[in-house]
Amino acid sequence: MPTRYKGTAREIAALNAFIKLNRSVNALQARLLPPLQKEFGLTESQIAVLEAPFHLGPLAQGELCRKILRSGSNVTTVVDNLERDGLVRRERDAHDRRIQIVHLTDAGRDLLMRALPVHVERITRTMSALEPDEQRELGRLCRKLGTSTAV
Amino acid sequence: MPTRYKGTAREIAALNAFIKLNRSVNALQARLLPPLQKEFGLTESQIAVLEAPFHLGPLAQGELCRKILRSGSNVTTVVDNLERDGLVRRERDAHDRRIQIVHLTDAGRDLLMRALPVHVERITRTMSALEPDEQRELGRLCRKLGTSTAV
DNA sequence: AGTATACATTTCGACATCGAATAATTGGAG
DNA sequence: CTCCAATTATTCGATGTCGAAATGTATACT
Repeated sequence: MPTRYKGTAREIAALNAFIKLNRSVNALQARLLPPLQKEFGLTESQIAVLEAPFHLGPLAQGELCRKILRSGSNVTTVVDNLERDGLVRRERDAHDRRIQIVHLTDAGRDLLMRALPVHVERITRTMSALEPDEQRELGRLCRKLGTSTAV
Repeated sequence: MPTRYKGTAREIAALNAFIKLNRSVNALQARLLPPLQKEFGLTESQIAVLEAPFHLGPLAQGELCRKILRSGSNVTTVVDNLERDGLVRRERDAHDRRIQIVHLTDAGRDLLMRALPVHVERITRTMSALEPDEQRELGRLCRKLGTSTAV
């Protein structure tokens, strides 16, 4: 005897958009992440962590947290794995020894320079299911939704 | 000496929309999941797994996989945890003993009936950062993006 | 100087997630 | 009827993710 949750029209409209939003992100990840893993052995988090020092130069782990919007403990784990694989290197800040500065190694830079264009190209191709103006509109709506501090 | 990856205008536009899309989903989850965990002890996956037999009645694990778009091994894990907590119950199909049918227990149904309205209300409030027509447009764009089989 | 407070990171335990390998069961081909 | 191929679920090992507690370091106050 399945019971159905009765929502108001307003709730149904919101849920509808919400579900489609989540599904679309799932679908994008399902298309983009397996090839990234297969071809370069990189996860989404790893490429995010590599990109930060690639674009910005050596970086404290705390800054890294804020850039990629993950918890401190998570960044520790991901950096551990990347360090083990020789793609980044940690160095204590000379002036504040609490801080770990994350440096890209040569191997890390090389790998990223091979992986990034392929990855970006795949994102571009996937996103091109939308027209340029649709991409802009999607971006605008997502931004409005994400930055709203509405209770 | 930070090296910057030079993208074409088309790539930059695609990445822009892509990043905003991902960020918005992150932001929504950051707002919705901690309260769900604190108030009801439920994760996103758990509520998804509970909802399926709630709406559809007892359900084979394989069907459940397809409903919530997760791997088989993942569904096994989440159902394990829910079963341990007494929220669902597994029963072997009488005619095909490979199949595990997932039933909601009374405790599971009770919990879901308390949690779901609160959760849906919070989703609705969060999504109301967008006007109704914006929600529709967001849904349309996400759907178009997610279902495109474009290479 | 000594202590208390604040801050950066790590550790720990729990859950989610995947793919590959395995086990159990079914159904069909011969 | 027997055996093989397909199907369903589980196990295993790896990664990511969080929050809470612990650790180490810096700084401010007395």
